[in-house]
Amino acid sequence: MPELPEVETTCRGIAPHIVGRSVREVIVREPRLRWPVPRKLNQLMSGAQFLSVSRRAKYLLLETERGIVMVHLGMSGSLRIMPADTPPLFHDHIDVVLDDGRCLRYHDPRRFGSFHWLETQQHPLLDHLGPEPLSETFSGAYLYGRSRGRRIPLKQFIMDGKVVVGVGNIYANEALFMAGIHPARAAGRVSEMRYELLVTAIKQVLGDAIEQGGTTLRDFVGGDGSPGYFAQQLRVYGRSGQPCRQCRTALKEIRQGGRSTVLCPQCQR
DNA sequence: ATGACAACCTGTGGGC
DNA sequence: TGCCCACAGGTTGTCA
Repeated sequence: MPELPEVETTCRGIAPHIVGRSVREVIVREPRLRWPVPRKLNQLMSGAQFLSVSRRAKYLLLETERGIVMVHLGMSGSLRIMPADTPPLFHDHIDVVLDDGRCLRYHDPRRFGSFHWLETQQHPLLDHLGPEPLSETFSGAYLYGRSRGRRIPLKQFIMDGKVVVGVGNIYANEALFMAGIHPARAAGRVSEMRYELLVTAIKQVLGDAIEQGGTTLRDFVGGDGSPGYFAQQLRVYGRSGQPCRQCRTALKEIRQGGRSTVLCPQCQR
C-alpha cells in the first residue's frame, strides 16, 4: 500500500490527533511483524505524552517524552485514528489507546511492517539511508556522482534506499516516464543532464502525490479516513498495454528485480 | 563493493 | 463454481 506520499499523508493525518495526547495503554494482538514487536511496549509507553510526529524515509517517528515509536507500514500496513471501543477487524494488530477515548490502530494483513521502540533518534535501520527525495541535497549532481561505475538498471538504482529514500515502484515508473529515460539503462551510463531531468521528475511526482493525499490502490485511506486521489493521474503504472498518453504507443511491461516496470518504448530511451 | 535473488506473509484476480 | 498460480505499494539478508 504505502509509498512515501502515502506515509507522508498518514503522518499529516494522525499528527493532529496524537500530539499532546497521552498513552493510556498499548494492546498488541499480534507481535509477529517484520520484526517482533517489543513485548514491553505497553509498559514503556503507558502514561507517556506524544510530543511530535515526523517521517524519515518510509518510517514514521512518533516521539514521546520517554522515547520514539518507529513505525513502518511495509506493503499493506495502515494507521488509523478511531474510537478505542471500535471492535477490531482481522489483522488489526496493534492499538495505541489514547487518553481521549480514541486509539491509533495498526492494520497490516501481510505483516511486512514493523514497530520499534527507540531510546534515542538513533537506530541501525536509519543509519545508512540516502537523502530525502524532496530535500536540497537530492540533486542531479548527487545522483550522477553516486551512479558512476554502476551497472545496475536505472530503475533499481533509484529504488535503492542507500541512494535515495522513498522512491517506490509506482513513482519510480512514473518518474522515469516523465524524464523520458528507459528504466533498464545502466545507471552509470546516464548523463548528468538526464539525471537533472530525473530528479526534477521525482520531486514533482512525489510532491503532486502528497498534495493529492497519496495514491489510492485497493483500500488506502489517510489517517483521517479520506482516500487519496492520485491514482487517476498515473501515467504508466498499471497501464500496461494501454496507449501512452503522449504518443499513443502501447505501453510495455517488463520485470526488473522481481518488480513490474511499465514504460513507453517510444518515449523512453 | 556490487548485483542477483530469496525470504518474510496474506489476499486477490486471472486462467483453466 | 472451484482450484492453482502469479503477483501485489517494501526491505533485509545472503551469496557469488
